[in-house]
Amino acid sequence: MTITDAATARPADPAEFELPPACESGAFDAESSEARIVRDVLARVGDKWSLLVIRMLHEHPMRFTELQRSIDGISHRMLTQTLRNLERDGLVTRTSYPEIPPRVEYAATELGRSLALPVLGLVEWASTHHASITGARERFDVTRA
Amino acid sequence: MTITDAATARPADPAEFELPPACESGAFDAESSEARIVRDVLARVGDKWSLLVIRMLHEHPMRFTELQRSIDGISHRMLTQTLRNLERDGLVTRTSYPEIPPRVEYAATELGRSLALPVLGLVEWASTHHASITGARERFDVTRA
DNA sequence: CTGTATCCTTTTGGATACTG
DNA sequence: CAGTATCCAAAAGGATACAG
Repeated sequence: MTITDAATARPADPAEFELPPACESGAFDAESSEARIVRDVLARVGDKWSLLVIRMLHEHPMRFTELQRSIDGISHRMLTQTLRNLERDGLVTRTSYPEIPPRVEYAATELGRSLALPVLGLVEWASTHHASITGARERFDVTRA
Repeated sequence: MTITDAATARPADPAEFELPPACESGAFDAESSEARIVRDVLARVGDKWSLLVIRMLHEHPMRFTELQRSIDGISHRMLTQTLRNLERDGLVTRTSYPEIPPRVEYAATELGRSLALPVLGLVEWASTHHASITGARERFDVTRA
């Protein structure tokens, strides 16, 4: 993804991706724009934290600190940023109750919940095949010294 | 992922992840190690090119240059590196025919093909909902100036 | 509690030259 | 053709201080 520091550099140009400069001798637009779509979505879902947040919010709405506690290694800054991106993409909602101290609830949207489905498929694949991958890695690494 | 430059820094320590320093007051091992597994697999599949390579090889085996031509923006270096990582994880095989000039064929393994399934689910989700995301982004951005 | 801003390190990845 | 190595720019992300 572009969007260097979405939480920080707010007034910058949003929604800006690396459109390949319409290179001539390559694949066609149909294919390459579909590739962009896939990369685009995968970039959102594939970054370090988005999936884990989506997954937590798929169960029930949660507030900021609750999420931070339940996600283990996530930093304050990255949680904010991840939530902002997910909100921007219409995958979660943010509801702020003007109390004191402030309370903010995050929840998955319909879109976010629909994303959770294929994502959970991937999660299941990961659990099922993780050992195979680890094994393959070890074998690969020893044969290379 | 760790593995700074897998194609380059070969003799370094492989298979090394950021094990959280067994922090006391947080989630339990069961949860946090499962989270690592998910992040781990997602890191492989979620980087800039792996998925696209997996997807191409899911259709039929291909050789290096063929892949490079069909993937559009990928650089020589990143294709090598991505293939090396996928090979290491047991997701693709590399078969080199000692001809001159050399010919190398890459193919998805059984494991790689099984990964393609949930991945294609995600790809389908991406195609279906990409417009929603784009729309949400635009709405979000205009309400922020 | 929630969020923003700053600083700084690590990682990612492109360009490019060179090898068998 | 396939692969490796070097160099360098950009991006990701953690720590931390601070504000409402």
